[in-house]
Amino acid sequence: MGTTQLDTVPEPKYWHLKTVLSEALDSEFAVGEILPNERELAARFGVARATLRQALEQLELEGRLQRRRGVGTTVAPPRVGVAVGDAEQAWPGTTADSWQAVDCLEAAPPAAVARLLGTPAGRPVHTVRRIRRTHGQPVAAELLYVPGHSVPGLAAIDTASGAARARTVLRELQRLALEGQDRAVELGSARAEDAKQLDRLPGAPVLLVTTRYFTEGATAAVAVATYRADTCRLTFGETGVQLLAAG
Amino acid sequence: MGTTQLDTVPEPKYWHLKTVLSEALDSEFAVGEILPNERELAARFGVARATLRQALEQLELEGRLQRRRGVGTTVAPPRVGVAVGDAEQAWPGTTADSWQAVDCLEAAPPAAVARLLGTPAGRPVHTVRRIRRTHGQPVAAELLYVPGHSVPGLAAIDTASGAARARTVLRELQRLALEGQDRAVELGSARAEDAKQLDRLPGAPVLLVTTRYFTEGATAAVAVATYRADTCRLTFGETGVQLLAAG
DNA sequence: CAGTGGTCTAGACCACTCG
DNA sequence: GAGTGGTCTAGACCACTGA
Repeated sequence: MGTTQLDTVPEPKYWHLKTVLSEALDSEFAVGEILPNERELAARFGVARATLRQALEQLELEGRLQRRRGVGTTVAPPRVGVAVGDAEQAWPGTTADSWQAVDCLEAAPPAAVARLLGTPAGRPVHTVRRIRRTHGQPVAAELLYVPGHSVPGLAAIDTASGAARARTVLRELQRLALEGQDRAVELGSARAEDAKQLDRLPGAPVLLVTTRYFTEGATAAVAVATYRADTCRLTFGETGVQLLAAG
Repeated sequence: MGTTQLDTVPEPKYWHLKTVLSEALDSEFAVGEILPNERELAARFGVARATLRQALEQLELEGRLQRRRGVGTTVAPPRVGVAVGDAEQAWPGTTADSWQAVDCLEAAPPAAVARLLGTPAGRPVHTVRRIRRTHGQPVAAELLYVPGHSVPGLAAIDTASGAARARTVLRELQRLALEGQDRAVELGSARAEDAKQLDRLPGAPVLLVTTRYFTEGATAAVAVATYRADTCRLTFGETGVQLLAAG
């Protein structure tokens, strides 16, 4: 009776380490400060470097740390709140927002996207690449898939290229009446290309936001946005989103 | 010109492994099928077990695999779409939904939650625990924090305990006029207690959904829901959510 | 009990950043 | 070139599952 479940749950070392480090971060370190390097931390705690790294990985996943090869491990600032479902339904690129069109190419979308669009697998569609920045840092990379039949007016002005062409596709989209949209959020790992744009290593954890745009009962476009999971908190909702960001 | 960037990006072994395995999963394995064990897979690919595990971890993160200690590694079914922002604004527990009240205790919320509630740090609040299941599987565990002043009528019926008390708190909440709500989604790792309820190991990646409920301009309650990131895709939006789930 | 995934070690070398 | 984090190895033992 006196013994309260002692040792029935032997806590893994890396878990305990993570707790200790987390508390140290709260009390002894300032945002942006550089931690001792991994070899020294491991020695200080009397564990192998791999074990120490397991703890650091968790803390990075939780947005507490930021690690950069060749530089070091720093204390991360609180996550940035980025509005995803802000305000009314609208086509992408409608207002002066934090997105920036990069370019536009003609390519076959992933099978999952083709399924959402209702286009045959392998059929190329307009693919607009955009990047989103807040406070100068890149937070998201997006691929917007637009089947040719959604923007019939585009054929005549097909000559533009790069960012100009991307903006043209966005402008053509806005001629359509948007009847609704849909979102899904899931965990993923960054493709090599997205990772580069987001200044992360391939495989870094990301939040995938899939948005469907509806017109006349059909899916006119699908966007897949890749948000840095370590630095972002996605905010939804109509009221006072900015309050949560202060957390 | 003939050489197309050969070896300028030496791909890590685990990354290549992940690709190979991913393609094998698509073509050679059925959902639920058990893969060869880690030691054999590592030998088959000629890598150390740790390297093989790094690839498996990524695939699990992406929801492609499911690993269970003492059992084996199985091919995961596609992620389940779970509605988070469904339909109109409503208090939790209003309709017959997929949530199940577990119990209710009086405890001091985490500092971040106290900040959102506007209550002094350390002040205990009603804390309702709920669990959400779909297809029999637990997908989320939630803690709903309700300050005493949000449910003044509760004092008189303070005698109930456990699930009954939880339901009482939910019922009292519904007497208030809900003026709005707010959501944020971010990546986290499962606390030990949540992990147990979700049938995962501590530290497993989860999607944290923070919801604020507003009445009369103030925050009447805050919910923090912990969704299994490996098995769940969170869906938002007003129309045809179920179509995305078919993806 | 045998077999699985989970944890941990003590090394080694590589890729990157920056002075 | 020195120092950092990233990758990789070849072992060992532990915790858990199920027959």
